[in-house]
Amino acid sequence: MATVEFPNGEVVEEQGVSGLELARKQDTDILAMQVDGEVCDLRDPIPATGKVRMIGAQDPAAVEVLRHTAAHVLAHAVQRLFPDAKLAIGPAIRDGFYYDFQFSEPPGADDLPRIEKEMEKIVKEELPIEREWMSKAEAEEYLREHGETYKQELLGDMEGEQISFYRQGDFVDLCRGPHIPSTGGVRHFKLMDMAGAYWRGDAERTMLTRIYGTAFPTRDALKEFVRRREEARRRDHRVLGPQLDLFTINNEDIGAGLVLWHPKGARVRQELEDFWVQEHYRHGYQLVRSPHIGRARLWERSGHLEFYREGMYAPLDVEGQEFYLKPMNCPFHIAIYKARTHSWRDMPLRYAELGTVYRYERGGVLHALLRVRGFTQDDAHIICRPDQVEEEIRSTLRFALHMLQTAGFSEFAVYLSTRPAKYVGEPHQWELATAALRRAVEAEGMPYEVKEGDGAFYGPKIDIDVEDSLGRAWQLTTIQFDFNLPERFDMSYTGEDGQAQRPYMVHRALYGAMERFFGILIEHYGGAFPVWLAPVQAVVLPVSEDQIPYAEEMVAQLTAAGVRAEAWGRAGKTLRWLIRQAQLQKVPYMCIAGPREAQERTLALRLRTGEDLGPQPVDDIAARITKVARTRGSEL
RNA sequence: GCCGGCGUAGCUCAGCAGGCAGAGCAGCGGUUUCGUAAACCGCAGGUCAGAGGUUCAAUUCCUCUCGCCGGCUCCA
Repeated sequence: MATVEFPNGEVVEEQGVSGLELARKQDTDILAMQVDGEVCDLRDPIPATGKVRMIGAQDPAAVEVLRHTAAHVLAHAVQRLFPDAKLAIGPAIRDGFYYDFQFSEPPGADDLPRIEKEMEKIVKEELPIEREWMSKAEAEEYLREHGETYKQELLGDMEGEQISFYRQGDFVDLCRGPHIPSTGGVRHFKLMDMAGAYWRGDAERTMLTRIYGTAFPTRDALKEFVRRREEARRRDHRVLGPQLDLFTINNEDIGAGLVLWHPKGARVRQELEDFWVQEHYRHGYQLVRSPHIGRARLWERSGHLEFYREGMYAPLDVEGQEFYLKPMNCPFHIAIYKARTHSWRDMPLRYAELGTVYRYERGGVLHALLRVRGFTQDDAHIICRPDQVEEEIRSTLRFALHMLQTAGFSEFAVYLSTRPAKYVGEPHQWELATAALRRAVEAEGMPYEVKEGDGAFYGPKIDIDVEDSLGRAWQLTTIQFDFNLPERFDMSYTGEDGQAQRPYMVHRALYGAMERFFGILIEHYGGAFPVWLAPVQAVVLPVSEDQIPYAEEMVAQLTAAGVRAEAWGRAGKTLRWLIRQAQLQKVPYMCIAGPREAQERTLALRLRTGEDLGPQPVDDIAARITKVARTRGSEL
């Protein structure tokens, strides 16, 4: 007898009967079951022995099965409406599911509601979903008859003789399962988008039409999902950027993927960069600067023209010589290194630069600030002796966390990427370097994950992802070994023994790219920057026109104390209006100047949280703001 | 680059089976002098992304270009 556990905690001993029959005796919504850890159909029989766990709608394991079934319902609906649509694949994904189709005439986005309606019908029909087995030959025959060329290709890659199909009504799909027992279980779903996707992700192959949707076990979960999407939309840096007058990017005259930083955005960036510069000096870095273009021979020597050409812009002709816009800063930093000889005593050298680079990105991949063509890397190259590299990596990891934490992130994921199939350098070098990276991460006590074969061709690397306030992960920090450039540029230093030695080189970027980091910060904070980054820290709002001179006087005092303050008084604008504007601009401090305050030489302090702290002397307000800014805290 | 969608005033969006281009907010002028998220009245604001085509007539239909969005691919 197998032990069967129900979601409500009840445990029974059963065998032979199907899970579905057992589930029907219970009131709860049971969608699937887990037999000895493996999720399977409720229609399967309960085995003679083992542990069975009934999966209720509330169970996280149910969601994936449910969404997979939702994908089938989608495909079913599409085949009813577009009989010639060919099926490709339709899996559950993180936020929902999709199904790829090939249409002879692709539907438009207006067709989504139609498809959704048809799906609702299929759900109402409560069609039983049943598994069928065919031999490989039968399956081949069946798919050929139905013109399912993509499924045929999938079948060709399958092992085993018995092939699993699922049937719901007149719809049959090659599928590994598992599924919920009836289409009636897919109650709370929503189609979201339609997009192109290559068959098997290969740009050389057919472009299919992908329909995205999501499904949840409960109405509330679906509502919560929609709410989160709306929240993400509200925080979207593409919306907040223009609203808060931070930047613009959609300017046809300037060009795609090129960012204009408006005064307020530039102010945020300047604060970030000032902090960055200060911390780099404090951590033993030397700042350098390098030009935006370099001669072709530089990029030939570095290997960029060989390995990175498709990411570079066409050369410029300068007096008959070819120059290239820089896609990376490294060759210049190496040139600085090579401008003189170095002793083993000089090491390590840490050259840092906020270096602006230009990379050709295909039009379709550009994405506001997150993916641009011209951007500033917070770049640095550490050149050191082999015996120093582990400590350098350790201190870089600590430094990275310090920089990310100060910017407001607290959740991190660390990844160690090892040697890829295509690589330069010697395998034993790779092993030494990878081991050094591993020891460094472990010595810092950071949990990490290994990504086998995910390193750059020139060396292994460590990446750090942060999680933002909406739970999304962003890769920011990267620390990369480079076996390639020291060789190519014949970098050396004189060792203790008087012999020329090859230094180790590590590239690292902490924030990644300032543009991208800024975009992430805007979304992380929903535009409400902490005080040290806020482009305007305080506004003084006169209750009526009479207090405008007083407001201006107070702003002068705040400014003198080092606060970024503005007086917003204007004829005809009420306090309510001014406060609304300040709230919309997410200004952290609003200082109200009315007749009472002018009389008492105070300002009534309101925080952007809505909290009213009442009248206070301007010196106290200035002290409060400068203190919060200095400590770079998140409080107000 | 590829598939699909989109581009109307500074912003958000109406309009268009082809017939003089509209609203709200912002701006400007005036009235109001106001106490914690939108006072009132008026004025101005447009090569309907750009170029070409079809038509008596194009913002509307067609083609191309540019830009944006959702994906695929790649990555910071």
